[in-house]
Amino acid sequence: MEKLKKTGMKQTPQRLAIMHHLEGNKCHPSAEDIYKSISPKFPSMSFATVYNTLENLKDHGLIKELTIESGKKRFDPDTSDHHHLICVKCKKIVDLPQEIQLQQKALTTAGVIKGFRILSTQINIYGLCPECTKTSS
Amino acid sequence: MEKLKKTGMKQTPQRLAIMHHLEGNKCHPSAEDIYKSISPKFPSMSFATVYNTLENLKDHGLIKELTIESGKKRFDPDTSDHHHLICVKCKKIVDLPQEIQLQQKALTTAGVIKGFRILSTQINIYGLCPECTKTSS
DNA sequence: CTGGCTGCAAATCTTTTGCATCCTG
DNA sequence: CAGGATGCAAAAGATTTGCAGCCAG
Repeated sequence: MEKLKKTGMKQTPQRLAIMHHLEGNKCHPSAEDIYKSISPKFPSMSFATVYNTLENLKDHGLIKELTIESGKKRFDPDTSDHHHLICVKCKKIVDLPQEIQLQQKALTTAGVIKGFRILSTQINIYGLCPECTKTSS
Repeated sequence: MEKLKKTGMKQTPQRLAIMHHLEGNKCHPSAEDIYKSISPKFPSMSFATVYNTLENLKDHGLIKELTIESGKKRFDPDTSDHHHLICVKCKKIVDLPQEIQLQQKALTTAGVIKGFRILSTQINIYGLCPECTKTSS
C-alpha cells in the first residue's frame, strides 16, 4: 500500500483496511458494503471515516466513483478506462472489456459541439444477466 | 396529453401538470425540481404523488430516468436514443447529438461476452462547460 | 507538536411506505 | 361504484457535517 505515500495521504490503519478491502475487488461495493465488510475486524470505525477515506482516495485518483444506481454511490478500485454492464434485476455489475468504449472521434465531437472540456466518460449498459433472463422468462 | 390515454393511466390534474411541466423540458429535472415548479400552482400536491407519477410515466415509457448524479434521480421527457454531457462544476446537463452512441457491434459484443440480454444503455460524459472552464482556470 | 484524521451523533437530503380518503372512468 | 390515485406523515436509506479528541509524520 505504498500508493498512499505517493499521494501524501497519512497512512492510518483505517485507510489501510479500506484499501486492502478494495484491492482487486470486482464487486463495485457501496460505502455501506465497505463499512459492513470491515467493521467486524474494525468495530470502532465510523461511517464518516469510510466516506472521508473514499472521497480522499477518489480525489487522489486511486479509485473511481461509479454512478450506476441512483441513490447510492459505488466505488471501483480499477481506475483503468473501462465500463460496466448492469443487471437491472439482481443488480450484479460486471466490467466490460476495454475495447468497448466511445471512439476518440465521438468524444472530440461531443466536446467541440458544446464547448466542453471533457474529463471522463461513463458507459452503463443495463440488461438482464443470464441467470435473471432464465428466471424472468 | 392524449399520451396518457394510450397507456391506460387515469388522467388526473396532478399528472397533467407534471406532464405539462416536463413536455419539451431540457433541464433534466429531479423529482424535487418538479415538485417545486408545480407546487405554486398546485399547493396540495404531495411528494408521494410526484414520485408515483414519475414512476408510472417511466413504466409506461413516456419518460426516462437518468442516473447521472449519485444520490438523486433525474428525469427526461425525451425518450429518444440520446446521451448526456454533464458539467461537473455547475451540474448543467446537455443532450448529446444522437450520432454519439455505441456501435451496434459493441453492444452485441458486450451482451455476448457476458451472456446479458441488453435493455438500454446510458452514456455520461463528464467535463467542464465553457463557462466553468473559464472561471476555473 | 501540529495538522490531518477519526469517532460519534445529529442533521440533511432523497425516496419510500402505509393508510385513509378521493375521484376518474 | 370500484379501483386506481392522492395527500399526509412517518420511516427508511444514504450521505454530510460539526466538533472534540487522537495519532502519524
